[in-house]
Amino acid sequence: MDLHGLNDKQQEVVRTTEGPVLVLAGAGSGKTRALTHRIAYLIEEKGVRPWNILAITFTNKAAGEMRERVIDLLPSGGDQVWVATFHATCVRILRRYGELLGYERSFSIYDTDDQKTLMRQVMKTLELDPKMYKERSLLAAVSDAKNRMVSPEQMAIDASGDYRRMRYAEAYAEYQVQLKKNNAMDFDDLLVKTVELFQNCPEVLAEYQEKFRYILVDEYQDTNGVQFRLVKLLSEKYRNVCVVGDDDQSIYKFRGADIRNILDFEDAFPGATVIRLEQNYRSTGSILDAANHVIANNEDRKAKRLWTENETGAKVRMVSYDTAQEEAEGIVRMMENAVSRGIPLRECAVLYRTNAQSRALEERCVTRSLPYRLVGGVNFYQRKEIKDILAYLRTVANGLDDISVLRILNVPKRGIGQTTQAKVAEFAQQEELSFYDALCEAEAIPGLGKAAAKLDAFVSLIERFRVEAEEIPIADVIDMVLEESGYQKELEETEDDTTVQSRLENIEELKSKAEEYESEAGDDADLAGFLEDIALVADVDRMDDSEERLTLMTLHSAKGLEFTKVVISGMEDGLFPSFQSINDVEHPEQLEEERRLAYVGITRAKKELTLTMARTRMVNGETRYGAESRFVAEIPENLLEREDKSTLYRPQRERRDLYQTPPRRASKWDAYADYGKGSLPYQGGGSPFGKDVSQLFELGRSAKKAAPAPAVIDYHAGDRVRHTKFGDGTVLSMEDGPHDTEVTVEFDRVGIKKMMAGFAKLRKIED
DNA sequence: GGGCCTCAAGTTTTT
DNA sequence: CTTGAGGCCC
Repeated sequence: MDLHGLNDKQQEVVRTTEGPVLVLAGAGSGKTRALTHRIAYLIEEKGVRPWNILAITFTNKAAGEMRERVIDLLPSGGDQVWVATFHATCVRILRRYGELLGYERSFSIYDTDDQKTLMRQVMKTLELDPKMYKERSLLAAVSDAKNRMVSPEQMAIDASGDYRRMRYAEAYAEYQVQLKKNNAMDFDDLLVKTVELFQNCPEVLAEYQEKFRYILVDEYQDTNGVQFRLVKLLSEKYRNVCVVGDDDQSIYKFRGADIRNILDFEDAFPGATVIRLEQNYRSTGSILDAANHVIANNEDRKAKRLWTENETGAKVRMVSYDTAQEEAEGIVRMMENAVSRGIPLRECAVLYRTNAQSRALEERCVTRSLPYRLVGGVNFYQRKEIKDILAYLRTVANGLDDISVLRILNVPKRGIGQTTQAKVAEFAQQEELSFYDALCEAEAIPGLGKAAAKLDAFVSLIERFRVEAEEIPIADVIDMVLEESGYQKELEETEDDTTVQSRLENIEELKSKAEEYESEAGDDADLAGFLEDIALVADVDRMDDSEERLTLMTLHSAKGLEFTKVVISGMEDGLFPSFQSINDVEHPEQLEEERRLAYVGITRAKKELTLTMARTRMVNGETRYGAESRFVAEIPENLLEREDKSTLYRPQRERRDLYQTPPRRASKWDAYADYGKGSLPYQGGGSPFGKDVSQLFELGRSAKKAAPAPAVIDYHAGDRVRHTKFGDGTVLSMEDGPHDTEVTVEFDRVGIKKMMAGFAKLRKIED
């Protein structure tokens, strides 16, 4: 096997096939290359049979790519390697052996929305006051417990009499009971139940231990407690486990990822070989330098020194704008410019901290007709019509899935309202039936009256779908649902034309996904498999990167990807790093995670990196003000090329008093009002965000009044004025706003600009 | 049982 | 600003 394309360390990764191996792979160090060669090497040089290898990746996309590359490296057999995510791996195992845990083969996988619905039910049963207990935090506690493999019983014991914690434990217990009743698992369960399966059924564990003689885990820094258990259990017999990760790129703590898995690997797997991949092949010297400087501010990390032989390249650009709209506009122009310089658009990406930021960018792309692809965001599968159709399919596939049955029972309207539902639910509980089974016995339910016939009709509808679903393609089942349930008819009657059209288009899209699935899965294709595919496949996984489009996505989604040109937008304190991470003094490690996220973002760039910020930004209908992200200050100035395209007032240290005046009205942001006064390292520009900008303008004005030379608006439409940055121009119009006058000026050099008179520092000039 | 209206909350990140 | 949930009235 030809390993000449690999450096010494990479070759070591390939050749150290036996025993536990920890590969500390820095960003862009060619770890995928090393891993794929390792797999090929095992098969070709060591005679390992492909099906004895398990490779776990973080996303399905990564899995697909890895499989492709292994196939390319080998004359044959590459497709026999088991490459999948943890979740997909577990589902495959549970579909096969889940019955040993009392689940039916066709169990449903509940997504976040389903979890919420279920938890709301739990809260009702337990009479938990929604004011006191938020389903969000209950679910977070449940997930956290599962990640640590803590059972409801254990949680109750740990609560040691603390009333609130006891209630949490009860909710957890009831939640599990209901999941089970629905023959459903949430994402965490997929992992937890697999571990349970292995613990309860040693013969099953033995089978998989025997099967998976060589195990590889990518992105190991983002594994959680359960995933660690899984790896540990599976590798116990042959101990050939190779994990690859970078503690500096651990960005999923909020999801339960435990960085200690990588930091303590050598303790968990004694005798492990540790290999460091520190040569970066991806980025220019400047970009890598910037990344190294930022991440160096983290305390809790394995020291490493990433280096490169690549050219130094251009400096990192930092551009500031007034508003998110202007920022978006500027970014889109930058991308157009990049294309004109010969960089393919598919090699360009805009990364941001929150999905909400994508909107302004999208709008700009549309108006300037720049093709783009949005990764993530409002998920396709979360759309109402898609969820409705999927609920039908899930009901067909899994009759115990009450959440789905309840969703569609009266969609479209069948005259089955709350009262009827309540009666059925009561009956179901008495008779210990699932909701659907109770529906089947409608005649036996007391006090239903005419509703019983309606329930009957619903049941026979579903039963008909069930019979057909065995025979016809899934896309046809969807058509059947649309027509025979009356769903489409109601949709057309109640919604306006444009929404009907877009909803039907979405459903068409779902149908083509079904067809895609069926052609890929071949004979194994069934409804449960399709639904599972949908549940486990993330948005990035579907990203088609062959098209010439600009990619828009969150920093999280960008993990593992690379682009020639990267723009990270929204570099504002309070946005990135997020408020939560700045303010949570109890958990300083949160800020370190944000910094790792910045590191991940920076290291995605191959040739060009630009950071942008907007001084004001609309969030939840409020305009908020932001200071430059502290992460920018962590990049040495000599690596930066700054450009300020903003006109707004910039806060200075001596003006901090402006921000400490109590807000005019109570708002949820009050909690942040004290920010900046504390002992945090950041003491600069005053409160980032957190205030209504109009208030800021007002404060600014009152400050000006006190100042020796207050700004006087002595110009009118038609006058010539001078701006400190934009030069001379003609006032086009002036409009009084609630707090200030908005002036529109056509500048000779930079064109038309709108600005607030109070801050624009315009001076009337005679010409 | 259904439809309309008002009000509140929300978003940090995702398999 | 949006969306979802709950309340009220028909």
